[in-house]
Amino acid sequence: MRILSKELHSHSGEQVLIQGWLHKKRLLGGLTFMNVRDRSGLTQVVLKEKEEVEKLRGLQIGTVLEVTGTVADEPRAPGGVELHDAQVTVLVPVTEEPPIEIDKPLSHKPENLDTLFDNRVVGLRNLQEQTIFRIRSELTRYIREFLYQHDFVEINTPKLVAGNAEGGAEVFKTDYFGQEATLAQSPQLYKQIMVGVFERVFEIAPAFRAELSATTRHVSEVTMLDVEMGFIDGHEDVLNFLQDMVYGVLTRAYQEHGEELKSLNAPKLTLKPQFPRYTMADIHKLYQEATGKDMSQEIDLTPDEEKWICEYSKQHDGCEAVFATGLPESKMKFYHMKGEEGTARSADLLFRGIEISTVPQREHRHENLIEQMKKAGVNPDAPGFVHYVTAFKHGLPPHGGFGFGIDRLAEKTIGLGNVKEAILFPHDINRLAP
RNA sequence: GGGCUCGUAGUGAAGAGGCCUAUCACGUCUCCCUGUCACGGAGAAGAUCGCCGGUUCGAAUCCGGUCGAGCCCGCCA
Repeated sequence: MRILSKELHSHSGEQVLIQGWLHKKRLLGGLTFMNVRDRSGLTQVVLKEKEEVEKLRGLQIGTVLEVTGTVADEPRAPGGVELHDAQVTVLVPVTEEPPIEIDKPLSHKPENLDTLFDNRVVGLRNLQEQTIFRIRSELTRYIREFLYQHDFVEINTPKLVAGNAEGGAEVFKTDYFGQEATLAQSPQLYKQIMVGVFERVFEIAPAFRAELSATTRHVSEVTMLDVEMGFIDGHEDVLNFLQDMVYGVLTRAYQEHGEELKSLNAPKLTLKPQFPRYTMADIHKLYQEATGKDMSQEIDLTPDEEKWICEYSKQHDGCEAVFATGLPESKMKFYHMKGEEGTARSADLLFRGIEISTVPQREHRHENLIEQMKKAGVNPDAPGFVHYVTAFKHGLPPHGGFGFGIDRLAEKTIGLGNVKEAILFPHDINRLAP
């Protein structure tokens, strides 16, 4: 029976079988060390027989192996345990040299990312790259667990949708048996519909954006967490809920994976359970006082302001996550709830210099919704909207929710410089493969 | 889409008119090495310096074009 590298220490003195990939060879003459990688980590194997070492001659890293041997406690071995008297069986020989190194950290300098992604298939086997995606996996697990604990139902909604101008982001158009379809840029309409069924729903799924953006924070295919909850007691309810979720997820990640985060040079977490809240107007004003630049005419925060307010909040409030509230009505979508004095009941959550979530309250009243749709130039009877409107006709409670960028959360939690580094196979305006 | 910057062995870097017959490190190959863990030592192979054209006695190096990439801005449910 196969034993994993992490289980080795509890089989001291026993004859065991391990399987994995050749990760590293060190030939010292009469003694050869070999690292075998499996899903739980590395095992050090000691080869003394010449013929065992010869089996590996000419075989490259990535060769799939089966090794039997005796588990030996050895203080000089990494992890204090290693395999002795090893017998090697090559399951899949690899003679091709790896195009990129897998036993040393890979360059993440911006100008080298292209090579990193060109060689992604093999490069992901690198332990540092693995760590990025293990942490990302944990972040989504924490999010799911938090949401399940709060009575949410996980849903899946269509990604091929009826082609309609919804306004906002550019969409990918495609042929759907003769009619035009678009790739969903958000499950917005579906998740609101589902509030009428389950009250509380969420989805973790790709969203497609056809923007011609070439920045460190945009890709064409993003992984979004979408949350929607009914019977809210005002916009505050949603803000607090998101705040509790993010606080819980981040503190847990740093508790349970502090060592890995440190090994990736992630910054220390500076967070308070209550995230500071600044209005857009406040931020423009503070930014102007600090930098002399007047951004008060911008309808949104500039990227530099987003960075600035996070740093300000970190220094001033001891919290790297901050809400920007009071988004202007001009940025409002037809499904948002109007706020006070030309604002929308919506806020952005910023973390370490970037927007990771937008948190609006929805307009749930049928009449008002129709009015706002018409005002926005959206036809409520169009195929892409008629079913959405039906849900309101048949009763939706006050509700709100948020769209939340999983890629950006992973990027910033780990302290990476480009969202693409936190995506297994990033697709952007220049890249569709791998 | 606009501006700026960059393309040198498989990977990461140095070279900024002649010292380049292009340097270094990692990786690869051969040999030596019994406690390595970025093992060490000796040697070898591997690059028409992204591509096309120009300037010059002479171009990896300067100029123009082209292709590719990066960063910023714009755009961004």
